[in-house]
Amino acid sequence: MKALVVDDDRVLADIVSFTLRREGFQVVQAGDGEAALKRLAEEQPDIVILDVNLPKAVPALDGFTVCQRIREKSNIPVILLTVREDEDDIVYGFKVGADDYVLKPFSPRQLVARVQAVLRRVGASTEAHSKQAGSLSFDPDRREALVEGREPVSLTALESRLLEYLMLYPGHILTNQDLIDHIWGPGGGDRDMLRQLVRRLRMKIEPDPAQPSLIETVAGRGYGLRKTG
Amino acid sequence: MKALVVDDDRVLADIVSFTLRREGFQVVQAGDGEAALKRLAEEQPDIVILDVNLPKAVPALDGFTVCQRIREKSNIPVILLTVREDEDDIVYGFKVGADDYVLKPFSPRQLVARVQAVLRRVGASTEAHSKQAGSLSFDPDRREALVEGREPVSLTALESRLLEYLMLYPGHILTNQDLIDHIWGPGGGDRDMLRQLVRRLRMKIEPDPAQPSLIETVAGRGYGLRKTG
DNA sequence: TGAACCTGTGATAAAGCTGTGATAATGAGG
DNA sequence: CCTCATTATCACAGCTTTATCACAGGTTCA
Repeated sequence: MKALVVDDDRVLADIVSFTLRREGFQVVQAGDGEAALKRLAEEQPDIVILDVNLPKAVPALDGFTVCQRIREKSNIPVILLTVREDEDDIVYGFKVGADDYVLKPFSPRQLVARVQAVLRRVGASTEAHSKQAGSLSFDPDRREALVEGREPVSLTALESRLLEYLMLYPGHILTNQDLIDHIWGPGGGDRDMLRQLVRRLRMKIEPDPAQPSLIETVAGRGYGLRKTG
Repeated sequence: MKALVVDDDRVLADIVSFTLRREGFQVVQAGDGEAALKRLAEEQPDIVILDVNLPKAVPALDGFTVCQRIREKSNIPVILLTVREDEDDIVYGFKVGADDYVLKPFSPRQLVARVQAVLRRVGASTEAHSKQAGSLSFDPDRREALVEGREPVSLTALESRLLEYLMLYPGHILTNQDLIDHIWGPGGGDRDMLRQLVRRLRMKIEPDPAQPSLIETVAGRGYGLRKTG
């Protein structure tokens, strides 16, 4: 299991690295955004721990931007480190695709817990996708959905999150609120947005969007993926 | 078996939810205390997993207070999640009526063990979603009722609550007031509404709605599910 | 017998939910 | 700067769900 630690603060980076190594991780470091992207390509880590507060030496490459770049080209989970307790930061972090955040100061134990939690979650989700719900499969790297016997369709970030989450529980109905919370984060979405998102996803993956066969609706409750796709 | 997970940390809530779902639970989430109380009334879960460290957005509604409110109005078991190892917290947790606590960080296995221990202690059977009574079965996920030898019928939210409650005590008569309180909450329904609801449910599930064989009426008292369906 | 009460039934109106289309805001890339 | 893709917001039709009113038939009991 390989981790990439991105932080300009050498001391903090060393603490994080030490903590992770003790847990059996192989660790690579980077001191700024540019180096991070370079080592990301070279090392292919399994997870990135990223300080949002990077030096301004390289303009326009703060933590959020780096996170965004990472997410554009891969699906490697990212955990953000932030001193600010400003909720905007966290929301923005999720917006650029972060998987979790840890507020500084943090205890080593806390960090390890988050890292393992995220890895477990990602592991779970890829497992689900490999299981292939019915005639559906999804490639999170390319963000492409594949319906049996048709061309692959590329999905947007939100569509991917929705599909991925639905595929975690094929045959089960997920509550509207549950989906909203998971896709947009707490307090970040409403039912209207969810409806539109489901609609767009259906347009892309349903053979006949007018009569959905993959994503089923339970009025007043939520949506789910049909098992007999 | 339905669980309510209350946590403002989306990631943690998702982990807990995933873990429980994998064990066959139906899971609902809430992001703060207010939502928790609302969904508690709506969803009637069998157990609550509650993070004591809730956001201060709603003042005076931290985890302990929420726990207290829950215990005031119902007997649903509550498990507290706490980061603090402070023994006072635990003591205080028990004081407001918690049934057990789990210290963060925890492993999924650990959580499941606690949940099942508490449920066993309370005397609930940890059975799968679909409930059965005689020739009747009900899928709360889809809100579909299945009468032996016929097509599944989809029920509305209220109809589901009624049927679910009746199925909890097959062969017993439940008081009108009891049913009303349980379905609409205290002070929320009247006998007329109940009559209509029973009527609509009968229309859907009774082979011959004019001569009910499943739901029996005891004049002046209430309704019940016949055991010899 | 007749009043009070209860139940089943029907009809109707208000409220809510979903799918749909159109349109603005937002952000990325040339 | 402009253009395109993505996302958010608004409005609306059709349907379902729910609450409310009205009424007939049955039972109980004084």
